[in-house]
Amino acid sequence: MPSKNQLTIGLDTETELVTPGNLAPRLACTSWAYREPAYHQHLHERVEGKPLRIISGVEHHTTTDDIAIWVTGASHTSDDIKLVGHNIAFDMAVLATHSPWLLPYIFAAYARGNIEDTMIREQLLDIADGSFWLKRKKTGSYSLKGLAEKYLSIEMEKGEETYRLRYGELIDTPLKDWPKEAVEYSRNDAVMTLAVYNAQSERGELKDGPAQARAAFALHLMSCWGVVTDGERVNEFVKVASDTMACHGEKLSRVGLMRMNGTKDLTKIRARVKQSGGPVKHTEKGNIATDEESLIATGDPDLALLVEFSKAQKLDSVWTRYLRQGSNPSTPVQARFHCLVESGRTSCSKPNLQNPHRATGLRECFIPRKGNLFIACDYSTLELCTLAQITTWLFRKSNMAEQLRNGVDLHLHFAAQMLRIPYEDAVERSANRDPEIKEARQIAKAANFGYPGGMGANSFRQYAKGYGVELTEKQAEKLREDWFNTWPEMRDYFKHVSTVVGNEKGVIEQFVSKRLRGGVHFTQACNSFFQGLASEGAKAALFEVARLCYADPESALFGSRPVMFIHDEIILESPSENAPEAADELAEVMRSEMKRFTPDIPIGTTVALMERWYKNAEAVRDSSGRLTAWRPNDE
DNA sequence: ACGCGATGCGCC
DNA sequence: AAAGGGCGCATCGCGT
Repeated sequence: MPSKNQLTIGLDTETELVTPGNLAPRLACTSWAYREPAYHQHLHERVEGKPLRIISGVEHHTTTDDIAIWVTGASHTSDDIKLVGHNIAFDMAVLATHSPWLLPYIFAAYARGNIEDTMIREQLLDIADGSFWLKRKKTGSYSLKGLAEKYLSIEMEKGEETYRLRYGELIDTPLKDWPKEAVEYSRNDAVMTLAVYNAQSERGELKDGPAQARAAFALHLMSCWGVVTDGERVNEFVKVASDTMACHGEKLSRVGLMRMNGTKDLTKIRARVKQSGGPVKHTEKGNIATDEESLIATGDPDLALLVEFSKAQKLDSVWTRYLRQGSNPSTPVQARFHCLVESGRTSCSKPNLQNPHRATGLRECFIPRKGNLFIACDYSTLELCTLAQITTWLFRKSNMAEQLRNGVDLHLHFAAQMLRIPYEDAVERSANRDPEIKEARQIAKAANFGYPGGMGANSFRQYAKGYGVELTEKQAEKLREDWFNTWPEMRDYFKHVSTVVGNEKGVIEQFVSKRLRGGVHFTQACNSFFQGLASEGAKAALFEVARLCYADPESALFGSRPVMFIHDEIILESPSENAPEAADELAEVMRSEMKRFTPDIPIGTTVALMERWYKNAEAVRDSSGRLTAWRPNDE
């Protein structure tokens, strides 16, 4: 709840340039801006101007008293200070590096909801009216410059002639000796940020800004910390990829599927597919499909080689340079995390740590720094839990919720329903590795993950292949019937979504966060409710975990560092001696934070210690119940 | 030379 | 009535 006497302050920092290994460089100055007349000039002597009736100033890095007062909330002139920045996570990380004692206060200000971000607010507004997907990939659409033009019709200079990239030169110069342009440039950013913030409030109702800003900060700290790789493993990984490419590439150019310059000749490849004589799959636009399934189906050994070549090539070009960089401890892999995409989830790039390809030795290249272990903790069937919560809210009764409260494995439960056997029998046969049960559970799992999104029986057949399940059309339809009968609330769920979004596109409001998402069609809406809720809960958990790691000496997590966030999973780098305790606390914090989003559903987590990044690591405890590092069988 | 759509595939 | 979503990022091929 904003108090009556709230002051919003636009904030910006200027720094040395970011370098590989250092995303929170030295501070040069801080600039700020707030609206008259809420606040008075009672602090330091400063440069002042009043565009847009805004009071603004610039502080040299040697004086951060104002910032401290605002961040700590110690101001006596205002009950409640909201700090606003454009990508303010960066500024907060810079300030925390400059003045480490501020860090707990920064977390506290975030926790109070007193720090917001104009970039995130813009994204929230765009998601709300359905225009996000248009702008997401356009450069500049979420820059401060872009927003100043859009909302204020002001052209901001960002060119070579500005001081933008040159503040490092001024660090050791007293502010009074700075060129006027350098001061003004910085001040202007703060002023523009404040003006944009106010304009955004006019544009539409904004929900969830503070929570998203919190997540952005935690994610940014992860980028700043980075994660290192194991040079030996990296070399092995690179060798496998380059050998495969060299070996197959030569053959492929000989048979004419590749050109001399090493590029694939899709025209020839498509001709080859046609030539094979089998059934030919076409793409949406009518071209001959060249996906793995189609190429393998031809039975042509050259096309099979091509599949292997392409995979190796892609792996190599996506990962090699980052893996090599990370094997130098002073330049860890510092992926960029983006706190908000249309679904409410996060994304990650350069490299995308959220999709490390399995079974390639890629994951295993990532290791904790010396003296540390990785702690990996993920939620168990999180999106089914959030779906169960949502159907509970909507209909008061949800079989999914009930079964979860009974501690039932939802996949096995549905498998038992499919086979018309009691759940208890399924549990027993599953424990005995009964192959029929195992297969049924795989099918059930595919159904439980696919159908909630509104999938039809036909698409499901394709989808199920990913779970190693082949179904006829009849079987798929029967399965869908069984699924609805097992989870009767799901008929009501789809009916409800239909009424919300109608036959065209509509607007939905997320539960808990009240975040809006506009321009959504049926299946998007089906997914958005539970996927968004899961994401919001996981992000809240990440923030709290980061706070404990960085700023709470009482916590077992203090001193650990989050290094990865993969939708429903958090991975920490943790000093070995304390890692077991940290792991248990990590799991506990993740569950309790999620509880705020799924109050009626028990949330389970699985946690493991690892000496490198493994998929499928499990909790291993010694005789006294203390966690120890999990190792794969072959090591 | 560069931009962009189409295609494909990895992860959750 | 019927309807998986949504990220990142590579290559290829075509158009400016």
